[in-house]
Amino acid sequence: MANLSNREALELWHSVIMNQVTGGANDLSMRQFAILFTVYLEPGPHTVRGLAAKLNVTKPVITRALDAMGQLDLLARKRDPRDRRNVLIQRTVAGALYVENYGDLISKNAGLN
Amino acid sequence: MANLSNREALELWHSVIMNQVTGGANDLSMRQFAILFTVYLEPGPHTVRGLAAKLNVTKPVITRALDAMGQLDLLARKRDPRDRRNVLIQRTVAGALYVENYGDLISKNAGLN
DNA sequence: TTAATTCATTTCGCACCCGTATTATTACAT
DNA sequence: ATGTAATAATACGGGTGCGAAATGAATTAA
Repeated sequence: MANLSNREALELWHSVIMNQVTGGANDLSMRQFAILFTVYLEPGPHTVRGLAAKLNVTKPVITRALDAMGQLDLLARKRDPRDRRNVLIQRTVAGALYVENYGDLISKNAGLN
Repeated sequence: MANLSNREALELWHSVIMNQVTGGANDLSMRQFAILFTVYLEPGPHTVRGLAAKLNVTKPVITRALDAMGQLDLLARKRDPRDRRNVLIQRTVAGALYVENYGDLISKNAGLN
C-alpha cells in the first residue's frame, strides 16, 4: 500500500477533516463514522451487540446511531428472522454512495501533491 | 505524494477512526480536530476570528474549543500585544507531541499492507 | 409451563456543543 | 473627548450524545 510520510499523513488527515467540517452537510460524530465505515468495510452480518463490542461502546450508542443514520438513510435495521432478538444492520444504496464518495475525497486529497 | 486507491483510502480512514474511537482517551469533536490541525499545520498567527472564518463556524465555537483544548494543554491563548483585542492561538509542547503521534498513527495504518 | 437468559430499546440525568444575542475591552476616527 | 467599530468572551435556550439502569421482547433451559 501507499507509503505516507508523517507530514503527508497529517496534511491528508487535515484536509479530509476540513472538508468534513466546512462542508458541514451532516455532522456525524466520530463514533457514528466508526459505525458507518465498519458496516460498509467489514463483512457482516453486523448486530448491535457486535458493533458495541467492536467499538468498545455501550449498546445504546449503537441504537441511537442507527436512529440518526437511519433517518439519513445511510443504514437500515432488519430484524434477524432466525433469532428475532437480533437486529441486523443493513447497508443502503445511499449509504454505499456516501461511503464511496468519501473514498474519492480521501484519495483525491492524498494525490494533491 | 502517495497514490491511494479508493478502497485503500477508505480502509485507512476506517482504521484511523477506529483507533480514535476505541482508544477513547480524549474525544475531541470533529471541529476541535479541525482547529487543532489547522493551528499546527498552517502558518500563523491564528486568531479566533481567523479560525472561525476559515472553518466556517461562529466565533464562540473557537472560544469554547480553546477553553477545552487549553485545559488539555493542546493549545494556549496569548493576547496580541500589538492589538490587545486579538487573541493569538499558540502551540504547546504537549500539543505538538499529540499531533506528531497522530501523524505516526496515520502513516503506520497507511503502511499496513 | 415457568424461570432464567439474552437481545435491543427506552428512560433518566448529566454534560457538551451549537448559534444568537449580549457584554466588556480595546482600537480608531472625528 | 466622544462615538463608532472590531474583537473575544459570556449568557441563554435548544439539541444531542453519553453511560447506567430499567423495560420489553424473544429465546432457551429446567
